[in-house]
Amino acid sequence: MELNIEKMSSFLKSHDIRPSYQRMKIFEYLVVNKNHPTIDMIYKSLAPKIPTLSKTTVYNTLNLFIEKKIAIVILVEENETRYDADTSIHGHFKCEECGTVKDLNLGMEKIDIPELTEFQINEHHLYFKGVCKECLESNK
Amino acid sequence: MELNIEKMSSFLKSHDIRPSYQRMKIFEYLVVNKNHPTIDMIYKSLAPKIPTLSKTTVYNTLNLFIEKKIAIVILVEENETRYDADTSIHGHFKCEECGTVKDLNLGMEKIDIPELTEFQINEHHLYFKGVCKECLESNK
DNA sequence: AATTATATTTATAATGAATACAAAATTAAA
DNA sequence: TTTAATTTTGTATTCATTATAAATATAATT
Repeated sequence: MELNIEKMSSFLKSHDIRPSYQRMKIFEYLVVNKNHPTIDMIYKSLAPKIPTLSKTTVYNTLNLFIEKKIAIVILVEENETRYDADTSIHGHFKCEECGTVKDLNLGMEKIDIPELTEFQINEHHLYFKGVCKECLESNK
Repeated sequence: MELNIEKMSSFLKSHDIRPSYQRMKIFEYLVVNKNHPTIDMIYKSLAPKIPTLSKTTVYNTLNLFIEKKIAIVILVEENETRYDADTSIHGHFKCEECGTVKDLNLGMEKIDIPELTEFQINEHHLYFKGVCKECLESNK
């Protein structure tokens, strides 16, 4: 599955990002897979199709996406930085058995924290770790 | 301020941790400061008082505390692992200006996520990033 | 108490993720 | 076409963390 090139290109442009081939492919990877990948996962997946691809480019591109606010960083594990092109406020669940990171559609807006009144909140992060239903069942 | 040595010692013992001098001092640091420190912050603070202290010991000790469940890992920043001796379910706020990490006493139990029914949840993490009240005011 | 075994600490080396840097390649502007 | 600016790439560097093994300290045994 691939995304409409025209739409993706103008989306990047509208966020002040020049749509190079590498940037398009990396953004497409995020949107199509929705798997909260690490740099390495992206690199390993794209390198066969883009033989000249450098891991530095993947780092540079993701840092650019973060800066331009079309992607966010997800931390669910030490020494494991993941990325998500879904910039809406949502949570995550990481299964400690299969390693999958699942999205949670929760209204974090509902959570009001009295201690934070008069604080400026720039980022919301909520995640859980445990064992997913599928892994629990296959363990029986 | 120091903690009661006897109490701390028996607390560690009750969690299957032999109370060596280094472990006592590191645990005391966490409980007294409640500042969600990095390994480096702990090391820099204790090294003058314990001249032979090695950074490896700080790593080893924190990993032991995590394993024995008397401390938890807090992630609020890439490449910055922090630790907390408060193992209760609570959240954090990191101020991007002064760097302080503040505790949030919120009832994360209240948050029910339909998507997670039948999942086994082992860890709850909630944090926000932004600018704290004090920094906002001093910016005026 | 002396000896032996076990646990802990320490220093050094190794690993690996992320960044810095500069050359090469690509794209845009003149 | 020539020049300027941007992007990509490869290599080197940095730095947090872990691995390893020797040294030290603590506990157990005779």
